[in-house]
Amino acid sequence: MTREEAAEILQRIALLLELKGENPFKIRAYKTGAEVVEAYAGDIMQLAADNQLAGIKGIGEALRDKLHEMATTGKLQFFEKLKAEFPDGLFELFDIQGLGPKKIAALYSQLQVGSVADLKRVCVSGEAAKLSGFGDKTVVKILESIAFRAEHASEFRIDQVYALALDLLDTLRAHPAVSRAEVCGSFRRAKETVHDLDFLVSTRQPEQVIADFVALPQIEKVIVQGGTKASVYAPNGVQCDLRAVSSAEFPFALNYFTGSKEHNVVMRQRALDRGLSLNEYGFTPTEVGASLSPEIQEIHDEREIYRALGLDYIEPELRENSGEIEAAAQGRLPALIQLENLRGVFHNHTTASDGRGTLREMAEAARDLGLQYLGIADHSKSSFQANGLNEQRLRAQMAEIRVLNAEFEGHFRLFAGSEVDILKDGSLDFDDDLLAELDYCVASVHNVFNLPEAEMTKRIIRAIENPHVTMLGHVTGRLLLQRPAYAVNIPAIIDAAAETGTIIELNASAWRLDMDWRWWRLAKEKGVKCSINPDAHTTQGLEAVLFGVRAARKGWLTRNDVVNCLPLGQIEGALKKQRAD
DNA sequence: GCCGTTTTCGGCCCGACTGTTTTCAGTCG
Repeated sequence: MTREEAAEILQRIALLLELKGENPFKIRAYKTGAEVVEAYAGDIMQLAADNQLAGIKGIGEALRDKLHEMATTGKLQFFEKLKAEFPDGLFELFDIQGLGPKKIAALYSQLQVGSVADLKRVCVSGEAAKLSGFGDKTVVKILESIAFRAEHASEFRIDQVYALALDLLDTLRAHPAVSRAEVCGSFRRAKETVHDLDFLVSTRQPEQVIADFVALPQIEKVIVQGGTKASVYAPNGVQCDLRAVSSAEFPFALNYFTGSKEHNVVMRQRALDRGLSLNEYGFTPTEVGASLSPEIQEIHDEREIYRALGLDYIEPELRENSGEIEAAAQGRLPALIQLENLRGVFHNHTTASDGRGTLREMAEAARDLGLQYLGIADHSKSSFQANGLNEQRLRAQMAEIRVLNAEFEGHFRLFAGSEVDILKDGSLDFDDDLLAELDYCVASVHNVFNLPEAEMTKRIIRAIENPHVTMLGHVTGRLLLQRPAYAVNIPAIIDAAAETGTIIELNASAWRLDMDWRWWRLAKEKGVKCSINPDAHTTQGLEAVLFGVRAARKGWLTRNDVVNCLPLGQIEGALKKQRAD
């Protein structure tokens, strides 16, 4: 059993115990245990199998035994018994906004609701509204949440498919009969969520490649399998399509299946204007008897397709028909930022608040990634749920950071910051004197999400106008596929940030990717700088910058637009200048 | 269920908001 599976079981136990109304602290102990298992630096499952778990904080005697059982038998009797008391579908009810353990338990015990489908039924029939603690508004909220969920059914966040995509791609590339392989579709275009994964290979033996693909251990179920195409499900429900084409067709198929549809339409029109018809197999002349120019006959990669149409190469991320074709025709496409351009990252948490790495561990992980600096920004005191720091603890952390920086002797630098809560009225959780002592400060909204748009906008702008606020955190508070953005006027926020020189964060967590890529071109035009922030709560969490860079590229950003591309020697001055302006 | 200890039991993260209530329970962050 993998650590992820073990952690998931502990999480599920916590949910089931909540349903049973168990002691909340016992429940928390299971949740903590799950988090520890997930984040532990070391082979925790091997340690569990060897009975070597003693001394790990958060794992006591009971969890030690349970982990041992899971590691050695691949099962947990305690969980199996507990699970048997409830229908499987109950778990999905926890995803519905406004439903917690108490309401779910009431729905189950009184109306036998055991799935989202049941839930919808009793909401529509009026039975749910009659339950004690429920009312019309509750039901409306539940139905809205069910609708939101249905709207995004079979969509996946990028972190849910990333490893799978690379794994299958590597496998395909390693196949002896495959000469080229790519992931196309929205994955290649770096959309914030994807519906499925589209793989494309070039080969002379399509049937063999497809037969080998559907037989891979990663594949759960074959949906369709033909001579040049197969559709399958991977274990987590991700649909994967594979298409096999010839080497000559490959660039055209790659272009076609990368999309977007809108981009393809304009490309085909542009081809027609040049007397060519473009499809996923190649160019064909539109006039009978006409022949293809030698240049077009020798197309080996996507770049040459664009060249043939009088265009600079358009990176996949930009292919949304939002001005990229015009820019490519005029030679004014931006040189998009690359992961290697990042020199440091801001907005990261440690064990001081709700993170799981210590200052030192986070710093070491950042150095291992080749970064020159790491900005710490633990939660502020109002975020109780996240163990936010009060003034005293924040000052203690600043002192600790100074000590570590002395130790690094200039080879690496920690920046002392805070993710300070923007309170309901737009004031901040710390006073200006304390904020002035910090190297930088991220201001974020963490509560009261339901303000009217004008009020929320005013609230955030007030925070932006505080000269101590270096950057604005996750602008809309959205959680992809789970919680929509709160109402806020983003152009007004961008204007305010431009006015005050406040940086806007591109929160790189796969759950957020906030501010959305669709707004960055506007921000850039207005002169607003971006900071790609992993919002890491663990050492591995730093790697989310990868998703952030994808989103930044999709937002047309270059290294010059992103402050954390500045090397250590320059970032400090930039932060100071930002705060002085 | 975990932790720490004044060592075997008491404390464990708090507050705002919502919608249901008619004084508060449940959810969320």
